[in-house]
Amino acid sequence: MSSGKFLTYIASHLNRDEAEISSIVASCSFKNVKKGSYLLQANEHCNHGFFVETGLLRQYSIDKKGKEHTISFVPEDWFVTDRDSVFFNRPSKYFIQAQEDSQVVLIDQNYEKLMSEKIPNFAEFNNRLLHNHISQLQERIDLLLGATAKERYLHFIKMYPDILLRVPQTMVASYLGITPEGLSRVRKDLALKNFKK
Amino acid sequence: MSSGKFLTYIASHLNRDEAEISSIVASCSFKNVKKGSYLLQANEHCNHGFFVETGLLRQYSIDKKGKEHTISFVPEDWFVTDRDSVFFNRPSKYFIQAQEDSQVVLIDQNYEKLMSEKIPNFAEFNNRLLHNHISQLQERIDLLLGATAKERYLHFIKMYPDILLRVPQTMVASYLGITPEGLSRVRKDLALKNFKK
DNA sequence: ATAGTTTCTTAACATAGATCAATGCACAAC
DNA sequence: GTTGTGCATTGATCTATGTTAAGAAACTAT
Repeated sequence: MSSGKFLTYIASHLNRDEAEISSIVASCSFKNVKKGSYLLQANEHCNHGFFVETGLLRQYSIDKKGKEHTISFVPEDWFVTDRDSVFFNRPSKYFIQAQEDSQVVLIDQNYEKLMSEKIPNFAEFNNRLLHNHISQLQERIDLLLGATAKERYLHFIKMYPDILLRVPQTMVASYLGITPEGLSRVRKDLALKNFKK
Repeated sequence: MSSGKFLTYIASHLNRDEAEISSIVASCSFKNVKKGSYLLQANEHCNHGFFVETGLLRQYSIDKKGKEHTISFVPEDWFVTDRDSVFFNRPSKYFIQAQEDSQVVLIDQNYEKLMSEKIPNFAEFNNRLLHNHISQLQERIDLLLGATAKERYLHFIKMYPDILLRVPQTMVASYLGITPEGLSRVRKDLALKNFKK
């Protein structure tokens, strides 16, 4: 099975040629997952990272009141894991589910160690990933604290126009922290405003 | 000027003795800041980390509508910086202000590099800090998405009982994402409930 | 095509929390 | 002491968003 994208991704971000990386990547496994199936479920220990070659994943939690909260959408060429669970070896609070039929690379828990030992600039690259993650989480907090539902929706459209078309609105709503009905209202409102101008 | 706490903190977390660390720590500078003065302001580039020896700092942003959002409170023995600004060399969106007269250690931007070169297990320690930060941000998102004002307040009390007593309620409110009036009502409500039982 | 899900929209009503405005406390300055 | 200045509380009202319920539309599977 081909690992085109993942190999290319890693090699280019580490400034190495693919040959040099391929032995390490070879230690990762591949998986085809059907829409609706799970790569991780709450209370399990997460011991992989997941790189999406094709398809789309969704990471979400279910709170005490039984409501779903979408943490992230993960399309091709993106990576997802529960860093909290992996790093601290705690049970995960999250589900990672295939939103479309997908092909993913399973990256083993000790991949980071392996890479750090073999590839000098891996640590720096991984550091960049962590900092990106922090930036993105912080921005989301800022939006939740300071922006209305409509503003958050507009921000989402701008950031992830492609995702918008690939998932049901009910899931976008659960990402934004509003109900599907709420989102429907926001959309109607925007449509009216644009029409009137 | 003494750097007691910071030196102890670093040495113990890196499993080194203080003598070994002290030359590096010596390259950091110290600052006494008066209540109300700023260590960082929005639009500046953040090029330090700040370790609080004594006192209390607050990190906050001001949104387009002019509202303050408290990002974090930073008491003795804690560390704060704007990782986004430092790492990506972008102007900061945040203010870091002394909430009480404080004594802080200024940790230079290239401290990480310096430490990584000299102390083998520094990278691992720093990694842990980053992961802790991510966990904490993610938890806050979960709360903002799924918990009511009252629940968030109760969670705050449990996590930071000491902070609660040291800052005006209006700032706690801005941390929780509600108005001071809103917080006042939550507190009244809780007081009544506890009284009735 | 038909029936069965799932998603989306709409409307009426309910509610948490915001806003506005007034009052009462503290505690600091003089 | 008196006079400020910031902080907390309270009440009245307002608004964004949630809830419930129903029907329309889209998509799936037989």
